[in-house]
Amino acid sequence: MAVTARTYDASQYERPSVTVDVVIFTILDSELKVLLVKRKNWPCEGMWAIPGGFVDMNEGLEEAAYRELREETSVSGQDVYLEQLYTFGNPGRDPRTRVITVAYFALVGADKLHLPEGGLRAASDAAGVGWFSAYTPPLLAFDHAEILEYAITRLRYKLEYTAVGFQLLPERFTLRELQEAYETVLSEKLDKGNFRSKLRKSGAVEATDAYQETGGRPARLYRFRDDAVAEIKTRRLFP
Amino acid sequence: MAVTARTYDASQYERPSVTVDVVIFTILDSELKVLLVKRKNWPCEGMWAIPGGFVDMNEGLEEAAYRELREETSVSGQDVYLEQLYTFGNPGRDPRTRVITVAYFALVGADKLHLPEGGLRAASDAAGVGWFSAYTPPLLAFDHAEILEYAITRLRYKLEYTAVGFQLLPERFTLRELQEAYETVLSEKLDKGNFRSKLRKSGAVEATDAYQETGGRPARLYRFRDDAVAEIKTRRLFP
DNA sequence: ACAAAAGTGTTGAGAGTACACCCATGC
DNA sequence: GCATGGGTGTACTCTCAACACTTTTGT
Repeated sequence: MAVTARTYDASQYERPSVTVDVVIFTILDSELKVLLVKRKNWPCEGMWAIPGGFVDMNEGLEEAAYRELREETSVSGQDVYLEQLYTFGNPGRDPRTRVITVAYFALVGADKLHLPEGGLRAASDAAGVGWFSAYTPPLLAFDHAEILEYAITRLRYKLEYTAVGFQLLPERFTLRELQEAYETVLSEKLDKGNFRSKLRKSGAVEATDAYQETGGRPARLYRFRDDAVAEIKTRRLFP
Repeated sequence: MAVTARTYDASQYERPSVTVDVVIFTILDSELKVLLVKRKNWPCEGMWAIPGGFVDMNEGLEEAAYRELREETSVSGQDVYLEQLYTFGNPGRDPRTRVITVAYFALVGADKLHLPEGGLRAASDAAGVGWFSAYTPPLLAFDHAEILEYAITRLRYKLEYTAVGFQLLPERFTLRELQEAYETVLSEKLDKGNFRSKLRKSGAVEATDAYQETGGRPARLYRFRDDAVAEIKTRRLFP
């Protein structure tokens, strides 16, 4: 019986390793991007993988996720959305030993990233880190393709039910940029007028007095209103 | 850097213990109930807790959850809904050692439970297992109150967005029973007419030719249609 | 006949959708 | 002027929510 197994001396049990992996998304060039790192060790040496690492013995899980995020992107906790995604623990997912991975997913605004000189290309070749299209990633190590797929599914749900989408954009953005972000994540065309009127009614954004040149009429820049949102008025879907 | 830390010899790291806890819900006497077990060891000896146990080295997480479920309720995998809930891993949540708990939540139909003789009262006193009102549980061990709260929140979401609610009821049920199940979980009165008409349109249930006596006009018994449901047509809520 | 519970129908208000239209800027 | 993109309004449709109503049983 499980309860009796929970004795004081837990050390008699062999323990698995526990890691935290973070699927980091952003939007660049109107595309949904994910951050990947190149593995330097066996197994899967040279393959791309979702960044992650072992959980320190005195460190909380979320704490570890923030640490990974900071190590890979130099982005502080204030500037990101971070959420636990799922825990993957099939025996055999890592050939070395039993590894249980608590996966997180993170949304980072493109303006928070200070890209290295030479841009993305140079970064991905030299440093072994790079942004990849989330829908057409390279071959990934371990079961990371499954983790990425799961993260994309969750991101779509989140986008439809909450207002986290803003975390993917720079602090000030045009409404077209916001709509394009939604369209790329959802892979679906949206109606301009309806998108804007719903947005206006929700009170989630406020206009700034700055404009951005676009080739036609300049577009007003908007800002996300973090006070008014958080909870989207949710309606029961079933039954 | 995290990536370099992922070397072959993972044994150099101290490893946490990993357990799986399962929050098991059912509906009895028009109330949402949760299964709790009485702890027999230090710490928290004698307190009620969510059933759980260590993950075996060659056992998947979900596999472990099904095992717990079977051990506590003798219910097979076919007859339940099981879903991963969240992973709790704050250092210090267990005073003995670092324990990371992958929590699952399960929905079991009341007809699947073969209650011991003497009913609930006897069971909870003697065997150290019992069903408790989920909204007014006893004082729980460790951070299990938090886990239960989280499970209830998730259950409500699930009920509104999907058709899992049927898993809480016996195979054949009256529409009033179904509505009462929804009302207890959501803590909210629903309109009879609207509830029924939406349910009819969704095609989620089908009538049987059996009836149940109720004190007034006999109520028709319905059955869940597992083919037609699964995916509730979801509409974007934001923006 | 009356109470109790099952089961259906109606109607006004509000949300969603498609689409057309005006505005400001560069060439 | 005209192309390009920003920004708004309208009208039709459908769903939602409150409430009234009919039907079938037991006493």
